[in-house]
Amino acid sequence: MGITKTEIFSAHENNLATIFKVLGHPARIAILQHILNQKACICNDLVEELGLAQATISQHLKELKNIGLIKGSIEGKSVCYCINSSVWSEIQLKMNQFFSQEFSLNECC
Amino acid sequence: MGITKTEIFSAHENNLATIFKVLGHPARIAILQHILNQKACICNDLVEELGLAQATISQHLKELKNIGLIKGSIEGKSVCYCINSSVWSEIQLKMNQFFSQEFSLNECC
DNA sequence: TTTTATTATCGTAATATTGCGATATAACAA
DNA sequence: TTGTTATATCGCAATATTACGATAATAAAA
Repeated sequence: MGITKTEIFSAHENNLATIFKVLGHPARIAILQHILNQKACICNDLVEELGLAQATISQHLKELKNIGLIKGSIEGKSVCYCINSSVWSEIQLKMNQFFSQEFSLNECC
Repeated sequence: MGITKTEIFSAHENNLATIFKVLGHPARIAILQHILNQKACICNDLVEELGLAQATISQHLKELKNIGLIKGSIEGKSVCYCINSSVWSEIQLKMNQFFSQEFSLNECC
């Protein structure tokens, strides 16, 4: 037990859940918000900005990278992270498609 | 360690992350999808529909109830769960407000 | 009342996540 | 080369999540 039974769900359900899961941590929301505010970002900024250790920030950045929401390029000694706008839009669209589904308003409850 | 440091993030960041976290499991996405398709729902249906034990389904329903996304009313022996449309819309709006934030397109990466 | 059906909760095992110190890696600076 | 700075990765401890059997609670049916 303890392991999520992904095999019993559809690819779409798993995909959507994975995206939501990555967004389901305040540090990762805060990182995205910081990048949005700064227009760009360097990891070390985040260590000062948020109150988390460098190793922890790096780990969160990796998860955001895994779903393609951010991308990073090496800029000399540091790495410049920014939003991947095409993936950003795709994710927004996916979420909206899910939430825009019609449902009967004759709520039984 | 192992505990999320919610105290260092804003209420808005924590709130948004909590919503995403609840949505971040394929079983919960599947449950919502089932309710959407059926227009209404009874827990026991889900046990047959999804391949999870009754206790597990009940637990997932509880988490969806915690953020107000679904509500249930007792219908004789069973419980009728359905989407709470006002919370549903609020959540969709919150997600869109986050994803609609402007960001510079002069991506550095 | 007893039985049956439905859902919730408890307890627990397995696994995942979070956070961080220590260390590795890479690139520039002296 | 040696030192410095920035980031990634490893390893581990603490905590959280997932799943489920067992059982409790509730309401209708017999």
